[in-house]
Amino acid sequence: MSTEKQPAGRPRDTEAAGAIKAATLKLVRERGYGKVSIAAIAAEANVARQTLYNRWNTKANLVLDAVFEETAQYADTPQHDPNQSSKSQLERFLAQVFTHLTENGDPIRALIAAAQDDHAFRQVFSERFVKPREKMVTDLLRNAQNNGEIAPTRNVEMLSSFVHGAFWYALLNGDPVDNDLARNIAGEIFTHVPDRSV
Amino acid sequence: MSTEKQPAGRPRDTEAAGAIKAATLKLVRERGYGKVSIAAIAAEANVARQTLYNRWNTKANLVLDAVFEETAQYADTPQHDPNQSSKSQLERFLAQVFTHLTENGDPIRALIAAAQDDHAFRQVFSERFVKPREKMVTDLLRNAQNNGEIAPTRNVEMLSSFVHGAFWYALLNGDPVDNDLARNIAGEIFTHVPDRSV
DNA sequence: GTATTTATTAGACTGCGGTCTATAAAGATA
DNA sequence: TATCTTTATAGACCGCAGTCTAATAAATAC
Repeated sequence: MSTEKQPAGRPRDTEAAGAIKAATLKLVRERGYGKVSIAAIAAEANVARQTLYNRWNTKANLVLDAVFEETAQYADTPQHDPNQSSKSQLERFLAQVFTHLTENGDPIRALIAAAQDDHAFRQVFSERFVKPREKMVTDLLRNAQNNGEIAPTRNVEMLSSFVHGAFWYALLNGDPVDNDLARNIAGEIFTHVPDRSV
Repeated sequence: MSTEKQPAGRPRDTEAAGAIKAATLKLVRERGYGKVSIAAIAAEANVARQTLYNRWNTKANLVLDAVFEETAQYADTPQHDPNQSSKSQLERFLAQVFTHLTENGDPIRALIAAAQDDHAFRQVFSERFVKPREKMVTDLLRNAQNNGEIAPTRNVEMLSSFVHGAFWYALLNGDPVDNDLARNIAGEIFTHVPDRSV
């Protein structure tokens, strides 16, 4: 039991936040980010608009919470498995990320868009979405470089940028972000120049 | 003299379009896409809002025209120069694109954002901005592959995707899109695995 | 000349995200 | 019990993109 001393004043409705997030997720998946109004979300959650704004200050922040609360930790750094090539580890990791990305493609694209004219949101989005994924790939690639699966001359940060860039580019241009893309990216990152001496 | 037969009805004000585009460019560069209203642009151009909407149906389309009219052809495919390595050609080309991208970073990011919830605009933007640049890079890389500067096993379309993705990623995440990035991208695309047989 | 057609203008209007205010409700404190 | 503090609610309000209407202006067709 959490016997926190209750502060003065009317306590927050403990169910409101959950109801709002659920309503958000439902409506955004049904209609898409752009066609869902804050008023519609509040109505669906049986709550006044101001109650929603007491908890989230923008639509983007609300949707970010709604879409990512269960997936924050789901994309864990894959532990390095010495029985598996880094290439197939990267491919599997990307395939997993792309699944979530495709299921939530519309809101994620909308959030990237929202981040473009809202500096504060861009920070939040970067911390919660961009940087964690970037780090996982960079770690994996660095590991591969230490194992000799990537030539020591290569620039791992740039390669990581290639990986992320490739799927952002596909995502934002409406191209499919699927297993094929995962295979192609991993294949190209781990391509070796054929050994000319043989 | 173009003695086109004039159609019936009051002719369009021949100066309006230019004045609107000029006003758009001026205000967007001064204040940024998000802080310029259509009303402000119309006022700056001394024109009614409807006159503007007679020519462009959305803010995004207007800004696209204003920002890119002089640059549509400026980014020409660099002719293959046998005296220059493809690597340095790519670097020079990217540096040139990045210059324009940095000068107009705010509106371009805003246009990418606008494309995310406006399918029609995404098409237009893709035709006028995305695909031409993609083709130039793909052509350059294919040429390099034919010259033996890129191993024949490599997937040129994927490499092109890496190039574009890398700078979209940087652009949309607020990282600098500059000569350093151009050099790093070109360097990494044309990296050769050290020849182990020597 | 008159009729017709199209463009320009000013301004009303809608729906949106987001802010603000006034009132009522729910709890702690005294 | 009365007081204080915070939340919930309904609704007014703002600025914006985009649509629509009515009046007027500038051209052609007759």
